[in-house]
Amino acid sequence: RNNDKRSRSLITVVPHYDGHHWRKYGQKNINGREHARSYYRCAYTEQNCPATKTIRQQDHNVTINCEEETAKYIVVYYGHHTCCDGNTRNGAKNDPGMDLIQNGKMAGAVTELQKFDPGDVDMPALIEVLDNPELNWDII
DNA sequence: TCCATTTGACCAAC
DNA sequence: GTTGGTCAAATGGA
Repeated sequence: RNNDKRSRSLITVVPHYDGHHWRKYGQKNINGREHARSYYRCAYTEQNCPATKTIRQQDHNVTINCEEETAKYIVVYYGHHTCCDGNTRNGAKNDPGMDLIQNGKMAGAVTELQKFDPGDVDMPALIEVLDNPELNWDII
């Protein structure tokens, strides 16, 4: 039902890491599927940040960097962040995604669709892309 | 005690 | 009536 709003979607193995701090507010089993859909909103809603996202796990896994099979998630973003632009770059505390980024898994996950050079992803640049409301992502 | 997550209920769109 | 998104109380961990 959010389809009428501007949204961006991508596939990743680390749906929780995008440089922002998210708070989960709901989860539902959709249409009897195997995997539930999770609902997240920006933790900075008190700053009138309207950003939300939904994460649903793919039924099939993806192989990253020709090594191991990892669960694949479709992440759909609605709205864009208006909260403390800049300091939310570090807003995600204790972020498990950083480990994945450093060993290249995040790079592999993103580059799967973005055709970036695996292992050479500029995360700040990637976050800028994710933040950019002018880019109407529809890579899926 | 604070904060994030879980989970069932509620509501609006279809 | 069904489905998808949100709310809010309960719960657990730090």
